[in-house]
Amino acid sequence: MPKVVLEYKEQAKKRIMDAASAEFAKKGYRKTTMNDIAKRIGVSKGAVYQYFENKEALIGAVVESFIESALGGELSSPSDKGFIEITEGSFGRLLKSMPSWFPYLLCDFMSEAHRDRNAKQLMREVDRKLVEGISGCLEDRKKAGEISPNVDTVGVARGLSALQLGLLAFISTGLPRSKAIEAWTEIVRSMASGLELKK
Amino acid sequence: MPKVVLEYKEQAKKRIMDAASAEFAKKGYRKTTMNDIAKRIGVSKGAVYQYFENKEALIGAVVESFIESALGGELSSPSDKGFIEITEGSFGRLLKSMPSWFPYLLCDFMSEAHRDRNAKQLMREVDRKLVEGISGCLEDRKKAGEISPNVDTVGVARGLSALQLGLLAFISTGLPRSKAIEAWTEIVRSMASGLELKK
Amino acid sequence: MPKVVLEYKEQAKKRIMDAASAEFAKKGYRKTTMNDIAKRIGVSKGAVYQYFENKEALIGAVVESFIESALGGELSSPSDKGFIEITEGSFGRLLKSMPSWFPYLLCDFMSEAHRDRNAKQLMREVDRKLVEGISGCLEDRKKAGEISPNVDTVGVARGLSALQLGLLAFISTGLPRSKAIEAWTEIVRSMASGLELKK
Amino acid sequence: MPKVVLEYKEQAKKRIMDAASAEFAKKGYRKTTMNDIAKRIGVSKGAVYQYFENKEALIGAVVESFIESALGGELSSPSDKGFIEITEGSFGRLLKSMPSWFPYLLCDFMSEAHRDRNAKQLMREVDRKLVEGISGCLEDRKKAGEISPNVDTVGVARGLSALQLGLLAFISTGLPRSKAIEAWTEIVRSMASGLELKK
DNA sequence: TATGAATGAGTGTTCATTCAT
DNA sequence: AATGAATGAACACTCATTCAT
Repeated sequence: MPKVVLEYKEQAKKRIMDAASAEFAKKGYRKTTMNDIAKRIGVSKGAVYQYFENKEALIGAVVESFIESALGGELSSPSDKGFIEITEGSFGRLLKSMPSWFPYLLCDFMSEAHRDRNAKQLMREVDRKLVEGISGCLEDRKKAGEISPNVDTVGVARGLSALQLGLLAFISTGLPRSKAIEAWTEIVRSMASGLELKK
Repeated sequence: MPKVVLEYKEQAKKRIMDAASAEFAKKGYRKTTMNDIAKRIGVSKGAVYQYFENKEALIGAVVESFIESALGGELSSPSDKGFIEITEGSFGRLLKSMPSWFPYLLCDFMSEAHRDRNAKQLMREVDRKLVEGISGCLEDRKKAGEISPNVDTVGVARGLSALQLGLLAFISTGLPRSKAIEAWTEIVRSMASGLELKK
Repeated sequence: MPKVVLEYKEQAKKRIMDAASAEFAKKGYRKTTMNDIAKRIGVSKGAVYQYFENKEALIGAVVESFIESALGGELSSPSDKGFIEITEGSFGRLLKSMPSWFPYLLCDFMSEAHRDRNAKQLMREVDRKLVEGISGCLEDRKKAGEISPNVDTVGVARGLSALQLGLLAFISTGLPRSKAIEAWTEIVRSMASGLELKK
Repeated sequence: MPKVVLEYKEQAKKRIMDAASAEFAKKGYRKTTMNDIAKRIGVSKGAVYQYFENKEALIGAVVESFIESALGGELSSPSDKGFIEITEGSFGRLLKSMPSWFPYLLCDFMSEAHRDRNAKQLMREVDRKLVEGISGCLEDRKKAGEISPNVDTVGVARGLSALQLGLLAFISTGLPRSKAIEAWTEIVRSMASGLELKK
């Protein structure tokens, strides 16, 4: 297939995914019809089906693309900064960079995905990437002598991922973002200072 | 209304909720019909509607009841033990005491509940109870001089709740329970020992 | 279930089948919607689905009922009359007793039924009944010494069934009924007189 | 238009019809898409539409071509043989020469064609040709003094055509070919010997 | 001629909910 | 209280056909 056509197809997919995101954000996954999505970009239902097998494939693509660009971001990038500098502000920035509807969509997706092989696969992939990125970052701190060699960086990394996810879920059920950020900050600070236990 | 009738009503509700749990566990919320639930206890659809306004109220009741009995449990009870003793094993025991389908159901509920006042209310309530219980527990530790007075126990409590929730979500998308427990352990240990930062 | 309810259900099924027959006759199977059928008797689509699993089950029931009452008829009944008396007029009477749209519906059904187990089963059952009835009748003629003992009555019976079916098919594609009757008459007469071969 | 182009068109049509036959055989008419057919010969849907007005025209052409080559065959050819020699083996040979999916396709076509002028026309044409061929053949027998002058050869011819069609229909709903051949044989033998009625 | 992206009408089916009995 | 027949809105998905290139 000529390159120009491939590019066209990619653009078409993107346009559809953008429209889908907007509609999902407005009405939620379940109440959004394929027709809604098509109409938003002024095409017919059939056109959407040329690019996405079905509705579930569409939400999958949307979620995947956002996860890649958003969740992966900051914590996974190598850096010279210390643990607390890296983690403390990152969740707040994550929330800023993330569309407000994303946590909602994530819930929808996970609910839809329960018994779907591909969707589980995607979530496993997400887990893998996040854990890999974050633990890599922590390993760097370890090498820098900043973190004890005994720390299981994979466990910590997965814990931080889960914490982010859990806070996103609470936000989507109404927890103010500020409180979520407080919780995140408190956990990472506690981790850094060991809850300041009296010895 | 005489007390005996009230008790009958409560029992009837419980029977329905048990049936609903079982069916939700088997097929998920969306694919479970009200008829499935009614048939499981040998009554008619109409009978179910005598006790629950609608299907969403039913999943709400089921979720609420499980959250009360399960999530609230251990971390909220007053105890003389130290932070690490209290927290370390609690998530593992939570997983054991929780039916394996609960995380799935929670996803379904949260997805369904996005834009539902009552459901959000329920989740806020859950948040409140968990945070209250856990932070109360932490405050006790603070009073016992085990935790620094500077620690924001509410923030930590909410963080731990969110961490549990996030790990449950990962489990429901395929993360082995053992890995989730590892992550939990690593986080609470890190909090206790402050990641052993070199000073 | 009480008898009265069973009777009600039977009546409901019959009403639906009658409506379906009428709509199928008017527009053909494919172009008739379940809604058309429901509206004809002033009920909702859903009501129809209470009595018939799906559209195909509905045409199956209609076809079966007509085959039982129509095709089975005359040739299968024991009689004292001779071969030619029995057969000659029977096809004409069959055509008279059969709604004019039946051959059309039969085509629709057979087309729909190609790869459907139940439908094939039904057609096999029809074949069995017709062949049994007609050959039984021929066996009586044999016993009466009217037909040679060498004749394979089952083969003849199946041939006559197939001939009826084939003529019905021709009629449904426009062959005048009179010509179909002529063909039938000519075949059975020829069979009776052995085409009057010169010896 | 130069002759060579005409030939090209004919060849293209044939290639498409072959592809269509194969796909119809595999999935039936209704479930075969124009795309399936186009892809099978590596062209686009649009190309198919250059040669056939629409899908129905395509099945029409396929059916017509098969009927011409298959059904018409043997019984229509002049021959010196006697009635029984001509007819007895002909159905068996017809079955052998005919692809096993043809009866299915015929059902599909007739169902599709109910209310279609052109299709009915085609079936009338088929009827005409068959009857003409077979009755011509019988007339030859008559002239040879082998068949009584009283026999209505047109009626007999149409009966034999219908018998073939009916047996094909039974075969397509599961009747073993051997039983169909038995029935055919028994009918033509009975016609030849007049069922050996006692006088 | 050929392509294949786009169209959009068309429909079987499901199921939460209601309500007469 | 219980029944279960009836409702009817809701929707994903298909595919024959067209037409700009």
